[in-house]
Amino acid sequence: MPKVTAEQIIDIAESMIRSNGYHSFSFREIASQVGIKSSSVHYHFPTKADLAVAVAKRYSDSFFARLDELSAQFEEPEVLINEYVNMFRAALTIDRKLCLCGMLGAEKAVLPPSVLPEVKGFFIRNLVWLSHVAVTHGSNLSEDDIHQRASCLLASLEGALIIAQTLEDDESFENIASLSQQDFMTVF
Amino acid sequence: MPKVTAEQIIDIAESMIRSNGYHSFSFREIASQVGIKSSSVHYHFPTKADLAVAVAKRYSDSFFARLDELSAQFEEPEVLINEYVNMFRAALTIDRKLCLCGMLGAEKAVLPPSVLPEVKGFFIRNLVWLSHVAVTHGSNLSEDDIHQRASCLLASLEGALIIAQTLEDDESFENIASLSQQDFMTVF
DNA sequence: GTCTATAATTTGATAGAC
DNA sequence: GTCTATCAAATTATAGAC
Repeated sequence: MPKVTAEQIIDIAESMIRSNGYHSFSFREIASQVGIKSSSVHYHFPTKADLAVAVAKRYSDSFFARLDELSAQFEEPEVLINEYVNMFRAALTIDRKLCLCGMLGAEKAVLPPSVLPEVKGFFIRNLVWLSHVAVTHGSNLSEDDIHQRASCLLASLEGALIIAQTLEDDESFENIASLSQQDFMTVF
Repeated sequence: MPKVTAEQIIDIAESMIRSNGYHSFSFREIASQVGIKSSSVHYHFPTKADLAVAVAKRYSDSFFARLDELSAQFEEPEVLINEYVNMFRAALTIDRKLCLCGMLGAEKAVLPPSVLPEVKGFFIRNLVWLSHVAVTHGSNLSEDDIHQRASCLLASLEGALIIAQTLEDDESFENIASLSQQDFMTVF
């Protein structure tokens, strides 16, 4: 069963935003990759903002569906956090792209207003998930301390993707990720 | 003595890149803010890539000139690292913008080739400066361990700027920065 | 150094046929 | 749902006058 057109459009838009940013993706380029015309892309997503929102929604949903899977599958916090870091690692080593929301967050000032809540929501849900792992696995720290460590891990991973991509050196990511992961585990 | 035109152009271009990214800054917008025409901007910087390189060069030079000042002025590593973090803090709380190279690094895929070495150089010189502070102030760790901690601090700060900007919450930056700073100080 | 004028291209978006 | 055709605007960049 082939992917429906709307799905293909989101696929390509996500890839373009994560590589090049919101301004680089054009309806014509997407259309050409799907094998249709740009007016047909507008049929599925009337405006560029609509498409970006759809991309961000699907990205977030898929990301947190995977995290929920992990929560259900694994007990040990060490494994959970390791798998969490793996999701950012995959962005670099498999997709060779940034986190969608890392890119969009950087471009906040030139984002259509409707896209911003999706990006904010992604970051907040990351912090909520990390905090939840800490709390439900017996952290003795205060909620504020846990939240601080969660923020630090998320920021390190977002920054690590940018630095590793810029330096064209995957080892940079590994250095940052392993130390940040270690630091986060001090919540326990 | 009023600023020469070329300097004003770089001022405005830097501000635009740090807020909106490489693709948002147009020669016409810059010209309008300087009070000249876009063709006059091309007189000073033939291409957009030329201008971006000039912006990155000046940004880096000014950044590391300030770091060298700090190295000459202060002895205590605690003060030095605190001042280092302050430079990123200032980007958020004073400029209300990202680090120039954080933004350009995210946009790596769509950057003119001539700009990339400047962005790479910025990150590398950050790591060199941090490592140098650690080594000259008696860290017992291996070069690799020091480099790892330096990378982690830089990534956290770059990520913190993006997250704090996105969430519109300066406190997020403070949380991340203070913990990352603490972690880096374990080199000593 | 700055201007007017303009070229060549790309962009997001719409109207209307099929 | 997809197409052709088109629009209005914006973009980087250049030629040539002053």
